[in-house]
Parts: sequence; structure tokens; C-alpha cells
Amino acid sequence: MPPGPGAPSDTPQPPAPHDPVDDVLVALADPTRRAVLDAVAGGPGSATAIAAGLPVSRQAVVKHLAVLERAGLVVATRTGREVRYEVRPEPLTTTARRLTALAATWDARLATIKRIAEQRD
Amino acid sequence: MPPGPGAPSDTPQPPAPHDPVDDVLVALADPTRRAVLDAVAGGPGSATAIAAGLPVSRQAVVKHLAVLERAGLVVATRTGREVRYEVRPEPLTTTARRLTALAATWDARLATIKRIAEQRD
DNA sequence: ATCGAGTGCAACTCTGAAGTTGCACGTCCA
DNA sequence: TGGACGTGCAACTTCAGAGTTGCACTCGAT
Repeated sequence: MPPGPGAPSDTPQPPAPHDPVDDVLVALADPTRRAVLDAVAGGPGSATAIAAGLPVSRQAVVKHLAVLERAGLVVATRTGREVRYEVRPEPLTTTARRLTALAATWDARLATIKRIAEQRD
Repeated sequence: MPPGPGAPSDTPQPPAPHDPVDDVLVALADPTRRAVLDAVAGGPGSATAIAAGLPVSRQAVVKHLAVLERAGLVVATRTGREVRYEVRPEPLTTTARRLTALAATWDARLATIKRIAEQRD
């Protein structure tokens, strides 16, 4: 059924303010990126240093660090010619909370459905 | 520094038993897939019914549901010619717990580093 | 002033995921 | 039993992102 002109308030689709949690999920989805993140968590360091311990090039690590920074999982501080990356746990906590809340919502709905089904018997 | 032959136990890299949490993260990374998941959570239904409320084809929804099922986030039960998909909250809870634990590890490490830095002054 | 180390930027390749279309198969119902 | 509905399978297209390479730039030290 094509959207008829008679339904103006049909899925208004607001600008979608770009949820930061989504960035975290995307950042954590890639295995190499998780390895980079682990490396940073195991001790802050430069992109070059991190790349030395991984089977990928420095540039690949730099790109991954950019994604992680966009997600707020790492922060970069420049000292001289070096850029030191450090881990930042807050986005992880926020994401975890969101997932827990979502699971709770589902649980509630499932409980309601089950209840209705039992009542119907 | 390339791995010298003198370090046989250097990153032994076991078969990597394929962490189910990784599947959850991958499943949640895609926006369309999140929409599909939301639709299933908002009331179980068939792939065709779910696709009707989304701007993608049924086949796309089917593929997304397969990924979600691999992650354990939905379960499919066949009744006659219909396949009913239902949401399953447990993997979400598990994933959330893991993220929280990881954040705690980072916090501990950061606290230690800060402590040492203060002690050094 | 110069050289090495570290970073930043840009162009390029390439694989896999997302999505589509088309058709065949099974199931419910008149 | 025939048709409508729902699903399953397969081939195909498209595109973002993961990765590489090469080079220019900056900072620190000699």
C-alpha cells in the first residue's frame, strides 16, 4: 500500500539525532578494531606502537582509532610529535545500560504475552 | 621486532572458539537490522509481516532475521506455512554484562595509572 | 642545518555485506 | 483440485569499509 496523501502523520521520520550508542556498536563490531581497542586498554600508546603488535599496517590502525574516537571509546592527546591514545570506559557503560534496559522491555512484553496466553486457557 | 624463534609461546592464537557476544555486536551494528529487531520486539510475526512495515524487501528482512537468529536474539517457530519470529532477551543481557565488566577493567587500570602518577609527584 | 622518527593525507584495490529480483516449493482453503 | 499465500533458494548488483602503498609535513635531536 503506497503512502496515500490522507496520512500526513505516517512515520514522520524525524532528523534522527544520531545516537552515540550506535557508534559504539559499530565500533565494537569489527574484530580488528576490538584488537586495537584491547591494545589501547592494555596500555596507552601511539598508533605506531599499537600497530607494531598487530598484523595490520599503521594506517589501518589510525583509521580504526578514528572510529573508536568518534564513538568516544578512546581519546587522543598530542605531545610533541606523538599522539597518545587512551581508553575511555564511559561509552561502554552507557551502551551496556541501554542494552539492559532494552532486554528488560522485551522481558516485560514477553511476560505479558505469556500471562495473557495462560489466562486464555 | 619480528617474532624470533626463541619465543615459541608468543601469542599462541588458539582456534578462537567464536564468542557469541561478537555475533550480538555484529547483529546490532546495522541500522536496518535494529529496525527489524525492534519490529519483532514490538510484537512477534512473520518475515512478510515485518517487511510490510519497513522500506526493504522481504528477502532482506529474512537475511537480517537469519543474522539475528545466529546471535540468539530471535527464535523462529514454524506453524504450518508461517514462520513466527519472537524476540529473546538473554543475549542482550549477557552482552551488557560483558561490556560492563570490560569497562570496570579499564576503570581499574586507569585508576592504577593515575595513582602511580600522583605518587610520582 | 640536517636527518630520523612519527604523523597526516590521498589514491587505490578488494572483499563482503546489504539489497534486489525471479522462480520453485509447500501449505491452507474454497 | 486449483489457486492464493507464504516461504526458501539462487543469481546478481551495488557500495561502504577494511586494508594497503606512497608521499608530504612536522617535530626533536645531533
